[in-house]
Parts: sequence; C-alpha cells; structure tokens
Amino acid sequence: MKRLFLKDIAKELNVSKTTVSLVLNNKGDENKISQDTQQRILAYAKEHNYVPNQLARGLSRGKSETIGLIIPNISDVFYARIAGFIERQAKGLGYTVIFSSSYEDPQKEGELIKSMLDRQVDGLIVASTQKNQSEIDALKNINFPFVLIDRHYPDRETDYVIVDNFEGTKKATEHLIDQGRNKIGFVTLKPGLEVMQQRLVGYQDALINAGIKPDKNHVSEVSRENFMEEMGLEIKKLVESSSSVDAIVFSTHYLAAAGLRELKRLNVEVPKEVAVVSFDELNAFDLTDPPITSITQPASEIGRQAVDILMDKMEGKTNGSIERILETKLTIRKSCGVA
Amino acid sequence: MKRLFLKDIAKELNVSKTTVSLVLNNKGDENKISQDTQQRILAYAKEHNYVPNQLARGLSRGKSETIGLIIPNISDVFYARIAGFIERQAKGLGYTVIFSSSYEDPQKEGELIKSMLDRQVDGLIVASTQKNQSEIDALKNINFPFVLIDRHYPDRETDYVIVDNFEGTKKATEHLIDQGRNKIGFVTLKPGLEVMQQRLVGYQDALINAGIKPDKNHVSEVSRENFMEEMGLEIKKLVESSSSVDAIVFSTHYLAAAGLRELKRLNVEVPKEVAVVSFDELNAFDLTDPPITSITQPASEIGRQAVDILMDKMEGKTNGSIERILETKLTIRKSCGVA
DNA sequence: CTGAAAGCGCTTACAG
DNA sequence: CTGAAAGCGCTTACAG
Repeated sequence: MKRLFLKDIAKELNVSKTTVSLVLNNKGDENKISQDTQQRILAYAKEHNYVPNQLARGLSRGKSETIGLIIPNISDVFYARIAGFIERQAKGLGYTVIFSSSYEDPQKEGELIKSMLDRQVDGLIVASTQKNQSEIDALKNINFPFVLIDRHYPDRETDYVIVDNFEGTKKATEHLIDQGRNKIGFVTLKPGLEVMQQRLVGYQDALINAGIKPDKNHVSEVSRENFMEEMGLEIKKLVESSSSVDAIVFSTHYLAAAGLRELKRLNVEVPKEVAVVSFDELNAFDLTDPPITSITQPASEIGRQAVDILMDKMEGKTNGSIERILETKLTIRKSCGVA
Repeated sequence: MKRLFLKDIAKELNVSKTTVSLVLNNKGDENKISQDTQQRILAYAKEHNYVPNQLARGLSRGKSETIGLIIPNISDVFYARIAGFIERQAKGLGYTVIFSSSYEDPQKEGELIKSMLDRQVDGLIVASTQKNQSEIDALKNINFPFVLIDRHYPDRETDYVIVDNFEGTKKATEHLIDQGRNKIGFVTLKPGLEVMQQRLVGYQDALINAGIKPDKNHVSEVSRENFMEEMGLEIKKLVESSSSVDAIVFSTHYLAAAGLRELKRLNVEVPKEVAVVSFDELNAFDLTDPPITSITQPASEIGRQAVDILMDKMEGKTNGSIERILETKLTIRKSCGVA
C-alpha cells in the first residue's frame, strides 16, 4: 500500500498533472475538462484513496487552511469549552486548528505566536496574557488576520470578542447588596491581568453606588501558581478580621472552588455567615454545598463569533476593527443567600 | 516590514542559500562553515527576525514536526487535561499538535484520521470510538506511527496507554460492599464503548465475588446525547423499584453529576439512602453535597507516556507493540457512605 | 479541451 | 570551506 501522488494518477490515466489537479480541486468544469476525463480521474483517485499533500498544497497556494489558537490553558474548563466551539466551527469551514497554551507566560506567548506564523497559519485567535503589546503590534503591522478573545488590549485597536467583565461583577455585587450584604470581600489574582482589574472595578463600582465605601482590607490577592496554599490565609483574614466580611466575590471559578474549600475547613456557614459568588463556573457548581451563584460567560458565542470575524478578516472582507463585548449572565444559586 | 526568505539573506550576505540553511539548522559546524560566516548569518537572521516557512521545510524533509490528536471531545475535562499534558510534552520536544474532536462519531473519526494524514502529521494519538478497526488496520498497514489512548482495540495489536477500567469499578464496588451496601446499581452509557463494557464487568465481578447475584434491573443505560433527560427516569427506576438500590456506581463523571442532580430532586439522601461512586471526576467533586467518591485516572501519565511512545515509534526506535495499562485510584469521599 | 513549465521556500546530496 | 542544482508535491498562469 504505497502512497499515491498526482503524477502517478496522471501517468496511469495518460493525462497531465494539471488536468488531475484541476479536476480534484473541482475546477474541472470551469476549465472545460471533458466529463469523461473528470469521471475517470475522480474514480481512480477515490479507488486508490488518493490524499493530497497539504504541505505542498499550502506551499504552492500560499495558505495552509489552518488557524492557530493560543490560550492560557487548554486544561481550564472555560478555555477547553471555547476551544471546542472554535474547532467545531473552523472544521465546518474547512480549517484545521492548531493550539498551544501559554500558561500566562508572556514570553511563551510571544514564541507561540512566532511559531504559529512559521507554520503559516492563515489566521490566529488568541486569549492573550495582555502583556504582549509589541507582538500584537507586529501582527497588525504585517496586516496579519487575528482576533483576540477573552482578553484584549484596551489601548490598541484590534478585532476582539470579549465579555463585559465590569458589568458582570457589578451585577453580582449589586445582587449581594440587594440580599442585605454590605461587607463584601473580593478575592482575585495578583494584578497584571486587565480582565481581573475590570472585575475588581465592577465590584467597587457597585459598592460605591450603594453608598458603601470600598475597604482595601476586603480585597485579597493570591498568585496563580500558589493560590491553593495562599487561599487559606486570605480567607482567614477576610472572615476573622475585625471587619469580617459577610460575602465574597471570587474573580474566577477555581478561586471560588478553593475559597469554598477553605470556608468549609473553617466551618464558616455559606451563605448564612458568608455568601459566595463566582465569576465563571466549574461543571458541578450547581451540585456543590451550597450550589454556587455564578457569573457565566457565553463560551459558545465567544468561539463562534471569533471564528466568524477571523474568516472575514482572512478573506479581506472587512475593514476597520470589529469589537464585540458580550454580556455575562448571573446564575443565581443558594450560595448568595437566597432562600 | 516584508517577509524575509532564505534567498534574501543569502543575497544580502553574499553566500549561498545552502550555507544559510546549514547554519540556521545548526549544521554549520559539521559542515565546517567558518565561524565568521556563521556569526554573520545568525546575526542577520536574528536582526531581521527571519522565520522559516515550515510548510516548505516539511515538504522538503518529508516530515512536518506535527502530531495529530483525535479525542472524543476537547470540552470534556478529562480529555482537556490529557490534551494539555500532550501539548506540553510535545512542545518540549519541538512538536506542534493539531487536534480534532470526533464527538464519538466513528465516521467523523475516520475522516479526521485521513485529514490528519493529508496534513502530513508525523504521528497520531487517538482516543478512538473503538469502532474504526479498518482505519486502525490501515494505519498499521502503512506502518504509520500512532498510539491509542484511553480506549484501545482489544483484538488488534497496537501501541496503547489505557487505564484498568475493570479493576477501577471492581475496587469501587468492593468498597461499597465493605460499607455494607448490597443492592448496588450501575448507570452507564448505551453499549458500544469497550471501556464502558469493562467498567460494567468490573462492577459485576465484584458483586459475584461477594456472593451477590447481579441484577439486570440494577443496570441502567442512558444515551450520550440525551442523558440529561433520560437520567430522571433511570434514577427513578433504580430507587423506586421494588428492589430499590442502596448504592449506584456511575460509569463516568458527567453521568454521576446528572445522577446526583436527580437524586437530589427526588429527595433521596446521599449517602444515607443511596451511596454514590463516580468513574472519573469533575473539578468540584470534592465540594459537592456530598463530596463524591471517585475512581480517578492518571491523566498526566496517560499524556506523558503516549507522547513518549509515539516519539520512539516515529524515530523507529522500537519494534513490537507497547501496551501500558495504568492503575486508577479510588478517592474516597462522603458519597460512598463513610463516616 | 489539455499539457509543459515555472514556481512556492525550503533541504541536501554532490562536486569542487 | 562553499555553491549550483535537483527535488519535495502541489498549483496555476500561459500557450495552443
């Protein structure tokens, strides 16, 4: 079972490589190749299971029919979901996706972008560390099609599909206030990510609007690498300090999970003593004790729109930047103190 | 900022493309190219940010430095984790990974395999639907490097890295029996998947060993597409029948989550009335009410070993098939009735 | 209607 | 120590 090439088919059928190539690319009719010849070629190719070499094809045509996806971490449920939607959508349009995780490392992200370009991807979708302005600028300079998802660069004009982080935590915090909570804490990642900053501001804004003065001591920051260990101390500080909180907003799902673990360990009753809300959720958040109120993001929409925009870009169909800010949804469960 | 090619560098530096290519591929020394020339080339390439075209490179060398990953669903936590480990491992060895989800559709899986070959991947890692014998045979016939993960073909000799499914549910069921349960149910997916069959047999084996006669009425099957809807009925049958169960083993994490939802809806106390064990787990299974005892799989080991074996295969270093069956771990939590 | 030929951007024997 | 040339397997003007 040896591999078959274009020239093998051509020789066997006594036609030229050109003819074979044209027919196999559905350009037979437009080049007026006789039906008979077309049929013979198609039949032979099918029978012998011909598969074109996409490397050669890509090299020759100057495009690879591949799009690159760079995300912080493919193992994170949120990004895994987005990746799934992107792949499905892209596949339907004839594109293959190659992916890599940056693990929030800007340098690694930079290398990944370069590596994707090496591989001649036709376009790029990236959920950036938000610390690679120069790489983003470089992409813009060479007019390379790309769209940012989940995180964008506020002071750069690019295409992006993100979520309204500010509004998300604002709504959630307001809801907590409506439930009578007024000493609301916020647990987030150490600064750096613009998205996290937005979530913090949304939280603060809700407090201020309600006439509650934001308290620095109510904001805890943990590191991405060590949050499991650090969470214990932070939760302790929040619940045991003189100005202990009666609610906590977590800036992302895994922090919420870790936080809930600590609250349980300290025998703090949720939501009675401390209500909990999470930005984004894990699969079983409706089954936890108590079920966790979450600010959920439209992963499928993010994926779908990103691919759509990217396609338009690659086909040169658009000019100007397309900016999409999607709404989050507040899914209310017991952890925030209702009934 | 136009793109730079090999010939541009050659012309600029007054050397041949050969020399440039050799130097850039670290073959300068072995080809005794003068240090001076090497330095000039390296410096120029770096300064002008030269990136080689991997399509051309791959075409020329007959390999793409890419490996393909085909899994049932990238959005599933388990596969997402594996994908993460595979990507990380592969990247470290200079390989890029392209992935696609089969969504348990054998035909789609077949197309995916073909499409990956088109793209000249150097090797393939697949968590198969277990219904594509002929494709697998075809890969073997052309001696193409591939390794199966998670699911294998019992009557085909291939490389694979799987988990001992039989032993997994057996241990778990034995544990339930040790806790005094003797009317143990099993909820799984409609037949087709060999892995699920193994899990069922492990469960039955434990029952038989303990002198408990397996009861057909205690085994429920739901469909992959509609398990959410069907779960209600199945759980109802299990807990409300004349021979109602006092424990349930779920054959996979999302079934366990759905099952627990139904048990709650029916106000069945877990674990008091019905104990629960899940094969595999979701991220928050330690936080659910009650925390769910799980048979966990070593995702990192699966990913790591799969890549290792594949690399050996691609380098032609091995002969014969490498078969790895990894152990699962029983993580005991409250849902199975302890304390 | 169909074919010969150039070209995509690399790598790599081979020759000197 | 270095270069000219062939080749990887396609696509696509161009010519007839």
